[in-house]
This record gives sequence, structure tokens and C-alpha cells, in this order.
Amino acid sequence: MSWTEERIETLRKMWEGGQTASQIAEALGGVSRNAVIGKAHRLGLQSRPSPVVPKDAEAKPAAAPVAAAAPTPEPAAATPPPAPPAPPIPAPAPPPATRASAPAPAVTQVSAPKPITITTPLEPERSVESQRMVRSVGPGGFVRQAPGEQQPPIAPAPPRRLVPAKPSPDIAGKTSLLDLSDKVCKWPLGHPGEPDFHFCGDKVNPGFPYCVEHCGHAYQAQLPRRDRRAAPLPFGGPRMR
DNA sequence: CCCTGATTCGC
DNA sequence: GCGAATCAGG
Repeated sequence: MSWTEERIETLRKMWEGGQTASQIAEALGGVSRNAVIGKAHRLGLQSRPSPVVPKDAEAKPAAAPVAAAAPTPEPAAATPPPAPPAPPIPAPAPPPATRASAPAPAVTQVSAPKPITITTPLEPERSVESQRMVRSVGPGGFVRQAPGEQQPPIAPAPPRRLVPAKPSPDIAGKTSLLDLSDKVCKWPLGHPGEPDFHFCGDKVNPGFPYCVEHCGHAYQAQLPRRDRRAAPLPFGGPRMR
């Protein structure tokens, strides 16, 4: 398998969407988890919440240079622990993955949530933290937000015109990228980027990333020519268990 | 053990 | 550039 534009795009979306390398590898097919990670790094994508803790940042500077960006001043116990680790939960509520279903909230958000103001008097600890502009930085260099300052990302200026806020009817009820799991068939239908791109979503043939039908497409034994006629189910057929 | 991502290094 | 092998953390 080679890294085509589409596969790279899928990788990028899933990686940024918080999917694990294994999930990405399965969804793409034909590549290993390591291949996905390697490619992601070569693409410049950075680590997302893998419970990899950048502690011992100075002991292993090469391993976690990011941690240096968050120098924790140490006035004994005065400084509270930076921030709770961001939950490695994939599938954020407003999925940024699906292009067609992305709402265009710019217009409807005239009464936007109040922007965070650093000068707002807070409790002493936080106030100090804020004034020093010391932020907790995640493993990937992402600045973490405190629960109170959650702010929807600025709407990515719609290129031309606004699209309906509701998900495209094309993919309504379809299995999207975020619906993938080990239980459902990951056979892609259509192409990434197309409005109706989705996945098969049927129940998988246990042990395979695809349903029985698509296993038949995915796994084709290379039989001797003379035996090519009556091809048995090369992957062994549905597994009994 | 399982999983995760990071890094290395031969190809 | 690619990815298996390896490493290291959870």
C-alpha cells in the first residue's frame, strides 16, 4: 500500500480527531500501527493524548522537548497541579471530522459566550497562574483549557457560502469516521472528502476489520491460475465461535 | 499481559 | 520516505 493523497487525508483527519494509531491503521487497511505513527510524524502531526506523561522533562530533554514550554515555577506547594489531564476520549461532541456535517455556527452565535479575560479577578491561585501566563501544555503542545474557559473554536470561515447546519442527508444514518469501532465493518464507501463518504458499518466478521461480504473483497487468495475458477472464501469464511 | 505513542535505523 | 523493531509509559 502506498500513501495516496486520500489515505494521507484520512490519516490526518483521524489522527487529529483523536483516533488511535491502531484504529487508523485498521480503517486504512494495508498498513500497520507503526506505519501510521511513522507517517503521522513525518507529516509533522504531533502526539495527541497518549497517556504519555512528559515528566522528567529535563532528564530526557530529547524525548519531550515540549514540556520545556511549561516551566513550572516551584514555590513549594503554592502552585496547584497544572491541569487535569485531558481525557483521551476521541469523538468530540462537535466532530470536526465530517466536512459536510460541520455546522456553520458563525451566524447563529451572535451572542457568543463571553471571551475569557485574563484580568478578571479569580481566586488567588488561578489569578496568579493567569497573570504569569503559565498554561498547562499537553503532550502535543496543545494548550489546555480550564473548564470555565471552554470556547468553541473560531468558526473556520466558510469558504464561499454557508451550508445547512444539519448533517448532510447523504450521510444521515450512515457510518461515519467517528462511528467506527472494532465491531463494525470499516469498508469505505465513496472517497474521503466526498459529501457522502461513509463506511459500511455492518457487523464485522470477528477478527477482521470488515464484514463477511467485504472480507471477500479485501482478502483474495492468489491461487494458481488453473485453480482460479471456483474460488472458495479465501479468508476462511465466517468464523465460527 | 494488554494497550498506547516515540524513536531508531535498515531498507 | 517507509515501516518493523524496539523502547517506554499506562
